[in-house]
Amino acid sequence: MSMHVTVGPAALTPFLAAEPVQASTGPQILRPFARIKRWPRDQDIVYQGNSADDWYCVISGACRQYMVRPDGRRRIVDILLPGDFFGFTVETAHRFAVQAIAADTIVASYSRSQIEAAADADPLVARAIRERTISTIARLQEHLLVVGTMTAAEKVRAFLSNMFDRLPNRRGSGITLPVSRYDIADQLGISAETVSRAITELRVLGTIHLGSPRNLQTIEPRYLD
Amino acid sequence: MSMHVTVGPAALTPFLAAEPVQASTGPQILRPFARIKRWPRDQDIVYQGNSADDWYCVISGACRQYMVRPDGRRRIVDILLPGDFFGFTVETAHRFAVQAIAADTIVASYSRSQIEAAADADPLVARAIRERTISTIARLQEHLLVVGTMTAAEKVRAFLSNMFDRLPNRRGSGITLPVSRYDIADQLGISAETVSRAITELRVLGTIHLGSPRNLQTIEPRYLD
DNA sequence: CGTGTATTTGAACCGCCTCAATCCCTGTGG
DNA sequence: CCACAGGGATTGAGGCGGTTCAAATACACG
Repeated sequence: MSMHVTVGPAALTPFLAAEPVQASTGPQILRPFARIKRWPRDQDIVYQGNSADDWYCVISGACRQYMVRPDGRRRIVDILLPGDFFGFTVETAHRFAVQAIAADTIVASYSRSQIEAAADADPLVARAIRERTISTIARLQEHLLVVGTMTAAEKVRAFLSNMFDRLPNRRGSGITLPVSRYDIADQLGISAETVSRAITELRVLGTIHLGSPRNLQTIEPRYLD
Repeated sequence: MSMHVTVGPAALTPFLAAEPVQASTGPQILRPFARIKRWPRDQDIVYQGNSADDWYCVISGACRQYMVRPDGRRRIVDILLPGDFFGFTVETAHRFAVQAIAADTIVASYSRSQIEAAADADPLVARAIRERTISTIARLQEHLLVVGTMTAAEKVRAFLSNMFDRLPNRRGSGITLPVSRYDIADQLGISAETVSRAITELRVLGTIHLGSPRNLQTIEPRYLD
């Protein structure tokens, strides 16, 4: 079964020297398979328990991947920004729901069976998918590190810093947070009030500068890590 | 470069109906590439900052994937059990260290470039890797959910439940926890004392039964989720 | 320009962390 | 097989940080 094929170095593309994600289209090589759809704010893109037949890529806007616990608490496991993939599951059903955070969020969806067939036929497709799954792992691990942090202020600072790096910062006027304090709270596992207090604290300390509650102008490089 | 091979439906294996991991060898199809190595307890398998040239699979024993923060705190981002892969990175260097928890932990390593070349040549190899990356995502998301839980007792209960499902339970005599209270604490983001108190609480409540501190005989099915 | 929602602030309570001491398993050597 | 040593686990007391409930303020959208 295993084929000991000798493959020259020329066949190796540098790992994860992937083309930057075209924010408007998703990965180039998967474009032929993409079904583009636009979603209103707070609309459900994937329901918990949905059959996991598709993979997705955020094109613009933002999404939250989450689960609502029986006690009513919402746990956000991933904030998805343009270029981020989601929908990779081990089970045949989605364990988490995904919904648009921003108005007019654009998401590409791909038939899993179709993409997998394409991956079988074209190693470059397989590599593109592999890169995305590995990026997802990196994102989750980073988040895990943040959530594990002790103090609330440090959690919030790390979260904001992460957003600052991932979101476009045009003309140096800072970023626009796509998420509410409640979203931040549910992702960090703390209360919204504590998020607010932490942000106030960071502002007073001069660690961050806000233009408005959703506009983060500057943030000091991490002093912990 | 890309090989547009036409592959009929017969060539498609059902997604993630993968063969169960041979605990003694790792995935069958990757076996020809595996370099097997045995590690003593607390020995470093991967150092933080190491060049990420290899992927790994735990064959037997257990590992912790972690980072030590500047303040000296250790954050464990993943507990790796037989069948679990690690070493998937976006960067060219490992962001986390990995070390053996159990004595005589056996780990298979694979040259990343070699495996990627094999994946390019054989879609089944590519699928095997994809399955492992997706399993890693599932494990991290599960963990994220647990860490985000509010009370310490529930975190510990979820952790133990998770271990109970993942570890072999021979003759119904329960599982042997490969990790110390400190490991559990560092993974859940709480103190070791709190872990101990939570375990005592769960035992008093009858939620769990311990044969010894490391032997978990029974655990009630999750009442939350 | 007004209304509804998001955000901020306040006060009291509770749970977890910290520091410390004790107990008890486990593995080693006699 | 037993005694002992050493690390792991448990328990205790006190303080702090975060949650909760509640209210005021600020922002964004129509």
